[in-house]
Amino acid sequence: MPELPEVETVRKTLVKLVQSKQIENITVYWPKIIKTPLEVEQFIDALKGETIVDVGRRGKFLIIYTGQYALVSHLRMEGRYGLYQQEEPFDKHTHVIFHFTDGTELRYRDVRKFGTMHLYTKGEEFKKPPLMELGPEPFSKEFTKQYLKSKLSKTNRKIKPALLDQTILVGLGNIYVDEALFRAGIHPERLASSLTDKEIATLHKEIADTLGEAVKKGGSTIRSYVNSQGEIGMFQLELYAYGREGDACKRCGTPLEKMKVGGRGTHYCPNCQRLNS
DNA sequence: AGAGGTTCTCGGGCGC
DNA sequence: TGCGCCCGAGAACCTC
Repeated sequence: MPELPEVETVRKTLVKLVQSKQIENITVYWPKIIKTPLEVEQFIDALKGETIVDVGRRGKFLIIYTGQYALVSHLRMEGRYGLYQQEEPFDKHTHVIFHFTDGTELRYRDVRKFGTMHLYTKGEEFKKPPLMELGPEPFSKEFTKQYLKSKLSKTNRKIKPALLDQTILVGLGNIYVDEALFRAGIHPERLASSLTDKEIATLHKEIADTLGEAVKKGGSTIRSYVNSQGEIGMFQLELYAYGREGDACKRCGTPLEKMKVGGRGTHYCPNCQRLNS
């Protein structure tokens, strides 16, 4: 589900719901979600009595900050957070519940159970996995055309898998990588190292523009995504490529095609995005 | 029935 | 031979 625009939208809505709430206890129904520390008991004991001070984001990761700790949370495909009254019923896909002292609770629900949580002492979170090796944020001053060129010129991969690599830059997933490549007019199977300076400049701009516009629209709801307040996104209405196979290209009218690239479903316009030329 | 918005681990291939 | 890097495939899980 969530790529950078969806995670940023979850962050914005979540912080309003949980800031200043004190954790009284935690119930973990699916311990495999908790990756650090190894023992779930230690995870629970550490957070008992802590108060949430902020919610941050790094790439597609949420970071829930308490007085002492940083809880690094990845939603993977279908993870979602919501605030509930403790008496409200919950279903079998609810795997972690943070019980607050005011009678409300933050619930983590994840149908596919792919999501992860890592708990670190504040300040340690960027020195350890999974945040340790991440590339620059797409809206940061570190993400320049020159940087992108230096990374893409050194790899033998196709451009799509290279852009999905979170050590090159963070934030792109299967939806937005197809959108950025469409907007830049670049075929997803082009060798990353074969892009011209002009193509890299265009791609650099389209990555930032696509993600930025999607954040403004609250992300894309394809199947199941909702933010922490249960609201869907609106950027799915603006998509040029993702999920539009068989439909007319919004730029040239050619029917869009779908293929597999690096094992991922890939949507593109055979006319606007050519392999040669 | 197979694909789905993600990313970690594993092993093969290659170069020093 | 051994090591390290790079890259692609498979796995983790459930729903439709």
